[in-house]
Amino acid sequence: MSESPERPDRISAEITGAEHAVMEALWQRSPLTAQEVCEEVCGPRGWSLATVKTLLSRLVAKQAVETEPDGKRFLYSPRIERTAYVGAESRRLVDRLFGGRAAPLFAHLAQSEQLTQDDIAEIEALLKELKS
Amino acid sequence: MSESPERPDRISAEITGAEHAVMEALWQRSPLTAQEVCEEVCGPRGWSLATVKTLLSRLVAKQAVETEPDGKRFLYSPRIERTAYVGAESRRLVDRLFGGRAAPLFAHLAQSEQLTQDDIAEIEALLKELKS
DNA sequence: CTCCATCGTCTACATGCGTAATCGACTACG
DNA sequence: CGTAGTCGATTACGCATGTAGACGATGGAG
Repeated sequence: MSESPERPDRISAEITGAEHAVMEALWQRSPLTAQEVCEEVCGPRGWSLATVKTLLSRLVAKQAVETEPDGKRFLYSPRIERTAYVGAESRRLVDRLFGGRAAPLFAHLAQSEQLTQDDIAEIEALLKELKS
Repeated sequence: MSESPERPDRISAEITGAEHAVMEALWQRSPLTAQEVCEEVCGPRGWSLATVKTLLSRLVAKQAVETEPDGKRFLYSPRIERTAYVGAESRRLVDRLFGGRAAPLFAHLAQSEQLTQDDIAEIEALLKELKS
């Protein structure tokens, strides 16, 4: 993939923990109404619809979510890709804690026994790809 | 007054961004006085000594830092290990963004070109160790 | 013994975040 | 048409965070 002429996937502000839950719902399926987002997240997090509306507003303000009118209400869609968000967050962690090097992160995960056999196999396969 | 001995390897509360900078200074060298911590971090972050004092107090309250009297002042030392902190933070990221699986994180780092040849070699070596 | 430089603590205050009630606009039903 | 329900917007409020000044204790210089 090369650079597109236009990329709306720029994260203008931090997405907080609560907001992230909303983003996950939208990344899973979109566009959604506020009501539908609530159906996804209100239960697990014990939120009210009002809370979801607030979070959606803030995400729109942060340009992380865009709206599309649908009669009297809005349909919400992510404006940044999950991949971009995940990449930025990962990079932040690696920068902050591992001096920007990924290998130490990996070493850490390995040593803290957070890697399953499946993980290891998967990573091996990825390494093979990277080397070719 | 007599407090029971507590486990120093448990993070009781979240360490925030600003606090983290202070922790890094203490992980690098300790014990340090507030003044010395300030010499390490005030410049880069544009803080005043008062700010460092506040952060140290909050870290003490969070039991992330311990004090040792030295005349009229205190010497501050980390009460949690960097390794533990880094592990917890890494786990949080992996849980939040990758469903608790480390392999996808790795795949992401690989795909976003954040892995250097050195990283790859290092990780290969680690994998060999894990498999043996 | 006095005074001053420092020390940690207390207090402060703006902003951000989590959570939510309320309000004014609008639609759909009767 | 009017009324009830629903929508987004506005407002609220307590706690966390980033940043720092003010204050009282105190140890060391003279």
